[in-house]
Amino acid sequence: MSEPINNLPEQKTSNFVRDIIDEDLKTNKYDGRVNTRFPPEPNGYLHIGHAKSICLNFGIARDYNGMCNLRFDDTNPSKEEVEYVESIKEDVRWLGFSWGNREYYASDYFEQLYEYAVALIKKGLAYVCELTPEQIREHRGTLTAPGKESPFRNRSIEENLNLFERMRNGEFPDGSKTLRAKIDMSSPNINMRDPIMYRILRESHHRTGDKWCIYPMYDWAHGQSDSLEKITHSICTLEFEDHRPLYDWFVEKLGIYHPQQIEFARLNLSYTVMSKRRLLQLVEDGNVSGWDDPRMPTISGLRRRGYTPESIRYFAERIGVAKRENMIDVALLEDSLREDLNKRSLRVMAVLKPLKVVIDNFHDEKVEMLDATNNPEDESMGKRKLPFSKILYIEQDDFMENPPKKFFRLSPGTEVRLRYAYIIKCESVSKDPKTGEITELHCTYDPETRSGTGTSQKKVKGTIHWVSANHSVNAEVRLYDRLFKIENPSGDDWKASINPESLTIIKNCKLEQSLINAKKQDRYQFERLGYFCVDYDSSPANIICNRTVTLKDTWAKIAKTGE
RNA sequence: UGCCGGGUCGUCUAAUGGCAGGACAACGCCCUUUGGAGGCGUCUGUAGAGGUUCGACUCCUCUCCCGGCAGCCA
Repeated sequence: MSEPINNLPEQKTSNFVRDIIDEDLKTNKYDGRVNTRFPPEPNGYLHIGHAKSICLNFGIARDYNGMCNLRFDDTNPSKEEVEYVESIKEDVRWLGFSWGNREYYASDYFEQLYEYAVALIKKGLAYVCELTPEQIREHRGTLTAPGKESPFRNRSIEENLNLFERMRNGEFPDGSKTLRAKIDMSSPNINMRDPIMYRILRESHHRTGDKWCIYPMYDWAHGQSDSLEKITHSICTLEFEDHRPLYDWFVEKLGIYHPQQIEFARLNLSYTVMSKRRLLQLVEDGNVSGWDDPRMPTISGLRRRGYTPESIRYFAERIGVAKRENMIDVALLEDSLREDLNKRSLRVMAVLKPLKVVIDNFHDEKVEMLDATNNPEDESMGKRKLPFSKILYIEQDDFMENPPKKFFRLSPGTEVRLRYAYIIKCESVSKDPKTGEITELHCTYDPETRSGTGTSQKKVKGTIHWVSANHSVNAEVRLYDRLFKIENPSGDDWKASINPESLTIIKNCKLEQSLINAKKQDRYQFERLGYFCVDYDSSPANIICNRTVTLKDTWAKIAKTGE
């Protein structure tokens, strides 16, 4: 079916939506055409849940040799902005999809929608209602009780036509009148109880400016837009299931082309929130630095964090598409990323929390250049030279004065291999006499054990990373953790479970000197630590790296269970 | 309590009347100059009760559980 994504394992992409399309193709329902659409409302940034929908819609178009339209559902000028339109286009493009010249706006159809409304009025199927919002709510009835008909329901067609035209002409104040479909106030489906088609709203629209003072509601705009674009399969999320009878009613009464609405379950990801309302609140309340904060599940946040478009597409294939409610383990997203990055990222060495090591038996001035492999998964990525000298930095975590049994790293009197270099032995520990803090380690190296020479049979359990003190560059590293402490933050106090440790900033990290030329967004694997990328805030004078995701850490597990 | 939809390993998702499979997670082992990567293995599931059938995750009936719907939001 679908093409493999880069070097990532091929996924079976069958799902119930594709089954429906297969069947429609077999019966020639749409003359063999497949035309989907991705219809975001430009009132916020796209998130990983939208990515699922984008991959579904654009993926189907690709696999069925069809088309996928990008359509902005911009029917509510009070919440929508150009900034969002631009960010949405950037995100879809970045994910690897293109919509060619099929960029549409519901607002492009305002005139046609108006004509359709007039047609419905002429058929006696829509009327101008003057009930206040409160009265409309009262007349709607409840989930268990039927509604009451509006006293304006049986106006003449002429009067409705006249009033509707005057609504458009701006003769009535905001909210004073609505155009409603005349369906059934006692329908068990509340969406069918004379739904509002137009409201009066004097608000400048990002595309139509002040041309209109009446704006169509979602239900009235969406299906007709699909119809005008000759969409075959209009794929949306489950909460619109109850709207399908209305969707069908409009196109049938209008006698226009009838696309098929299909609903699937939206993505829920553990340890985060996904609603635009809540994401907006995090941004506005300053819990994060912005929509593209690397802790946000937004596309722009994931991008800044260092995620690849391929990994997100791969993730979207792996989670599948179905109708049951779901809660995807964020570990699957992280696994999808590692799977991609492992195969293609350059390995480098970086020490986050430096501990000074002096190699006592190494020549004071000597600098030895060692061979290091750029990516053991891909020989074609070649090798680089690494400077080794008397004074090094290793990770504080890689030394323990009183190590537990399964600690394979350095401790007094034990040996460990320095990656791509020599086996060293810890001879003594220097401490600050006042604080007791370890200030430096004195070690000796075994010249017979240089990496790759095979001149020594010596084996050690552990290999640790390091950088040469005089050949390192300083950097700030930002470590990110999940934004929430609980799997499913919900309810009014959802913010109570924000993880206060979701961001840890470490200064004075030591990177190997090859990183001096790193550009923004460049991705690396810091050996043994994880995948990192250069942040937007970074500059040559002040390098800043984001930890995208850690490597799987067996030791962390052992250490944890040992506690 | 009205209408709509949904219940398959811990989490996702296949099987559409014919061997309940895969992935992630977890656990164990092997391998390893990244405690990475890789390899092998283990664990765990059809909500319940009836029925139809040679045969039911699948079809029928009833029950239970979960989600959505009462914006001039989408």
